Amino acid sequence: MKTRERILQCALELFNEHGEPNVTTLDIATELDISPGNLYYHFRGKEALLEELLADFLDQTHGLLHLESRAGPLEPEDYWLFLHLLFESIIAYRFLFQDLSNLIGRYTVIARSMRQWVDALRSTLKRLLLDLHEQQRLLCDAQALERLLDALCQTVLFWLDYQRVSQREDDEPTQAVQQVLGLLLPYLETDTRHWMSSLIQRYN
Amino acid sequence: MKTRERILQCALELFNEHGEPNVTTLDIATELDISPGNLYYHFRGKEALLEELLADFLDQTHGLLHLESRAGPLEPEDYWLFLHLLFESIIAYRFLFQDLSNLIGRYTVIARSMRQWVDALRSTLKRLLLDLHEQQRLLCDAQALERLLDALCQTVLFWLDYQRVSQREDDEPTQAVQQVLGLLLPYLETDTRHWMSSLIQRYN
DNA sequence: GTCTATAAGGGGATAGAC
DNA sequence: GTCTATCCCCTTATAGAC
Repeated sequence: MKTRERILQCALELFNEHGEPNVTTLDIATELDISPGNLYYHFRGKEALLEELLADFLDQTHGLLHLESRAGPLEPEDYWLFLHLLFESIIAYRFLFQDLSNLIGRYTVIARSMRQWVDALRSTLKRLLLDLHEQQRLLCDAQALERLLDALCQTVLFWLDYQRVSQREDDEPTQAVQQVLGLLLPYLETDTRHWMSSLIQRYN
Repeated sequence: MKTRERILQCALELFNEHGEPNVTTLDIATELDISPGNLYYHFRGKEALLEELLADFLDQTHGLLHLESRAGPLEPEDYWLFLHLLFESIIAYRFLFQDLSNLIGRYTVIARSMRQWVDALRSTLKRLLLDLHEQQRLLCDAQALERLLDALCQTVLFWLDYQRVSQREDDEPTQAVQQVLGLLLPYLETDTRHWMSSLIQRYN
């Protein structure tokens, strides 16, 4: 593998494991057995490295957060798939979420991108909820829907952090998906609820 | 006011505003118009400062998270008060939550204390939910209760972060309390639900 | 492309005078 | 109690040889 690629992959691993603020360019170079100078030959600095990793993440999730191109609303089973893929990407780039406030405070580029990403996430989730609502599968008023939407967004963004603090860290998206779908449960119409409930069980 | 107290208060303000990792001991000294040496006369270092602020926070919330001494379960209106007081403390020491993963990674003392705090929070919330359940006011099975409990904990811990990322920062606990109570809503028995619903409305 | 060496700056922390 | 001066270490980043 090319050095440039190795640097990116190693940086991602170290960032995810120790948190971006706790990983220096020297750490990355040492881990790869290359010189710090070499690292700076391939990337202008830590921020450039960060931006490229961020771009990869945005790329990887772009399809998921721009479903409008698709024809028609999702089928129930697709909700599980959607969340599973989403959390797979989040877990793969979890350093972005672990120190989100910090990153946003220190790098304006990241702040802009991540805020846009959160907006897109919120829009997409809202669209999915509205679809369910129109199909009479989700039963609630507009206000409850907004609150539910915030609860979903919050769980998507911070579930990993919560698991970490609770010392229940997990590299699999299963629990996260179950938690998000669980938030939907009490608002679902009876048949859909039973269906969703057994779906959640199935992945235990 | 004594210098020692001024340092603590100033540190708290700066940590809350900029995040602990972005505030140096020199920043604090400069803001107070004292020398860095003076600061180190009063506190052994940044970590000692941090620990004292943490101790203050634990103190301030200790009563809330150890309700078992109280006689009997809470009345519905007390749930609002409980959450209001809790979020007031969290907002006052929000730097602890804003960079929680980071702080936990860098300071083992903080990690231990905050994990204990989260455990106490979870226990207390669980106790409150079980009380409601026994009173037939909360209708759900054990599994749903656990998921609800996690949703509550997560919201308590990360609502401020979520608001920050969404650029809807707020120094008042109102929205946070409404969001947490909103999570309860769909599981409540009809009368309690209406009561709680109007309670949420009232504080808009 | 890769290395060694090193500059430049920041942050934590201490010594010693007042 | 408070100040000035200073040290040390870590991190980022660059220069120049190979």
